[in-house]
Amino acid sequence: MNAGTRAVGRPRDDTLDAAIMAAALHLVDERGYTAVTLDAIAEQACTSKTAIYRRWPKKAAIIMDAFLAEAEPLIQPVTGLPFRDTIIAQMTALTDFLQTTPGGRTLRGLIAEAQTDTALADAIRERWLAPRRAVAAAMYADAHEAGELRGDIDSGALVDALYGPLYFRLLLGHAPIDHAFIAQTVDTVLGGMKAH
Amino acid sequence: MNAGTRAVGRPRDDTLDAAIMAAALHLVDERGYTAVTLDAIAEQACTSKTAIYRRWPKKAAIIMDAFLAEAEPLIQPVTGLPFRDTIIAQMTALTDFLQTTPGGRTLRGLIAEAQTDTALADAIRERWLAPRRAVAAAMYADAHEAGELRGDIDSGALVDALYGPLYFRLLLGHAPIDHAFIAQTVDTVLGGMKAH
Amino acid sequence: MNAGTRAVGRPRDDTLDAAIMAAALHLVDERGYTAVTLDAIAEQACTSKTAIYRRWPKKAAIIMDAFLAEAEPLIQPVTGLPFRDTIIAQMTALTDFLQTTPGGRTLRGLIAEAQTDTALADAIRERWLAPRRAVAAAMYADAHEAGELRGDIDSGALVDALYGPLYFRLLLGHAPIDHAFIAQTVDTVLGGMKAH
Amino acid sequence: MNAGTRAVGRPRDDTLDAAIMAAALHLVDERGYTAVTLDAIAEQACTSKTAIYRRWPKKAAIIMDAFLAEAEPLIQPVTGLPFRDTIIAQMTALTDFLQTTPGGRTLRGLIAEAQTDTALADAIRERWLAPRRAVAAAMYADAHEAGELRGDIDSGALVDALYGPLYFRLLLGHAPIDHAFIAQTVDTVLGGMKAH
DNA sequence: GTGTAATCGAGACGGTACGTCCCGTCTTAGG
DNA sequence: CCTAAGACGGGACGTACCGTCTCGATTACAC
Repeated sequence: MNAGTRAVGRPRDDTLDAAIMAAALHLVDERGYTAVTLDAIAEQACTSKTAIYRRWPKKAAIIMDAFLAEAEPLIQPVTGLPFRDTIIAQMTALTDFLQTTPGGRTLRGLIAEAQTDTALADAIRERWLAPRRAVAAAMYADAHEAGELRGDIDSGALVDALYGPLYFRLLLGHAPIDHAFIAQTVDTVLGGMKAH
Repeated sequence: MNAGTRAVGRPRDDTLDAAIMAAALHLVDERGYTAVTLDAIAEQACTSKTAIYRRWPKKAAIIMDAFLAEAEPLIQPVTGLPFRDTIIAQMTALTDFLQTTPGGRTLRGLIAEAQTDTALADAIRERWLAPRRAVAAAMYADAHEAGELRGDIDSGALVDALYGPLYFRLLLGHAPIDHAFIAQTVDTVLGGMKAH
Repeated sequence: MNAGTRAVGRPRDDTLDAAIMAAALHLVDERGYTAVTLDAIAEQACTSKTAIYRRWPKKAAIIMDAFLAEAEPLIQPVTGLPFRDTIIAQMTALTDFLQTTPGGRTLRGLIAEAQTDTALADAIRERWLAPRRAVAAAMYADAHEAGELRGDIDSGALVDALYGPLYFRLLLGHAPIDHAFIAQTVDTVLGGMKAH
Repeated sequence: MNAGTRAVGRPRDDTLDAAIMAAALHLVDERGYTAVTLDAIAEQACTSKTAIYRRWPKKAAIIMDAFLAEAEPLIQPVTGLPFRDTIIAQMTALTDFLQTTPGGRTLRGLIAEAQTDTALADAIRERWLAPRRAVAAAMYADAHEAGELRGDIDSGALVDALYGPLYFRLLLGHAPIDHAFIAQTVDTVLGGMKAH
């Protein structure tokens, strides 16, 4: 019906997309990113490599989509709270997602792959990081406008000061990401930023 | 002579160790971590896979050693300056190393590999992170003792608040790591930490 | 259609079988059995090791099949002649084949390999020797029935008395296999076997 | 002391020659020719590869010498009997040696190797076959001179007619080499050769 | 109904890197 | 000079995945 959309031939089985992404996430969680093979995903999803490659050009693309499909419902920007409480809520929600679902291991695998796959790196930045950074920057702008915080700080650097430590511990694993860590990070960063 | 060291048989050619590590670093810089093959390293180093596998069990181990051999001379903890200046000097030196030598691409590759190689992850934490974190934590303790900073902050969280954003940008590449970024990160973190 | 034959998936490229076997024979003739590598066969046949290993488990199996495919058309049991003339014709045909085609060097390589590969030894006995020995034994039985020869000789020993010297010279190379040798061998063996 | 013989330095350990050959034979019997490695021989003989390569240029040479050292004491040409009895005694002694000692498997391995090693093939012909063929040919000449057999047969072809079937069964293994087989082979070959 | 055409599962394809094994040589310390 | 130990360069092995391809069967819409 849509202009430019072919409607002849056997229609694509839309349930397969979800099945493939679910299989991919499950296998990443079970074996780790690099150990997941396309054959295994096809088998797990009860489909074929043909069907997968018709939808995505490579492994990284499948898993990127699968990750976002699982992660995105998480985004429900908290509103109406002071900046500190809002940012702690956001960081806590992210941490919970990464630690209690296959999402954490998946994101780690994607970031790893992105070190040698610039297209994937672009995708992660544009589809995952940028939206979250924009939300956080907007929250900071609101807080400043409300007279809550000083406004002379580059918002990108501020957001990275908040989230950078979290990703650092996620990827290096040298220390736990718990509530105390989140609270202390936020308080340290915001400590000198009170207006006046 | 050395206790526990056998001296029978043809001794290892120690120059080969260096040649192999140099070849590995060169190739990582040239092609990226995952595109480096053991055969290519052997050829570049004018040696054989046999000789490489006799020394290291896998690619990650070679490159870990090669990275540390190149990076470690960098560690010359600055002394005698106020905490802020010292930490900025350290972070700047690290950034220069990562951006002007093969070290940056190498470390990114190692951290990527560590996402699915726990032995490598341990090695990175113990041999690369831990020493630098210990130095920074000691510097913080000195600064507190000198009455320069408040002391009620967990030093681990503080160090991660300083270095986390740097690694975040190194691995995600969403924004540059320049002097302004370093200075702003340090100032943001230390903003509320002045003693009294 | 064929009972027990699955027809799902991309079908095997039957021309590859022939191309691989031809490449194998050509290389055995060119370099000798042990110097032939799977990589070389794959390259010569413009295919991949994968495709070869899908068809045969090891080098010996490829070359056994290739040898038989080339040698078998040779079997056209002569009929209607006296035993002596028939057996000389057969032995001459075999000798010509072994000396004027890659077949000779190939068979020598196969028999060599069979000394440490019992599966190949079985294959040579069952697929190459047994049929030829059966034909020769049948010819002997006919000759005896026709009153041409005595029948008190074990046919296996008789056949080996005829062919054994030929294989001996093929494998040890201590003397030529020419028409005089064949004729003399046959006459020596049959000398005392005339009926009455 | 001997002119032209250097006597400086540590003297060669002559017992090693025998130990190495014994180890080689034992391993050939245990694992088969191709599965024997030089490292294994060195270990079995409680010596080193260096010592082995100082004595022999390659694996085949070691095993050739080892085989001859074990086999040669066997040669004690029977005398004083009629040709038929003598040749049966010789063939029986050879068969016993090949079937009850590591010699059989060793000779099979050597002949196999000789298919792609012309130097070894020469060695087998000159050091193993030729002496035995010369003895048999001499015996045949004696028998003819004694009026026992006709003399119009090429002695090389005759010897191969006798031994060829034996080697054929040794290398192909399609039928046993027992006394009946030997007797029948000899009788078939000699059947038409009685003088007059 | 009957084409027409895209999708499906299955699996073969060429290619590349892996990590292991053995060869025959070389290099040391020590006898 | 010889021995034991073991490192050396080289080369083939057989395996595993990649991303592509080819096939018969299936499933819809358009005529």
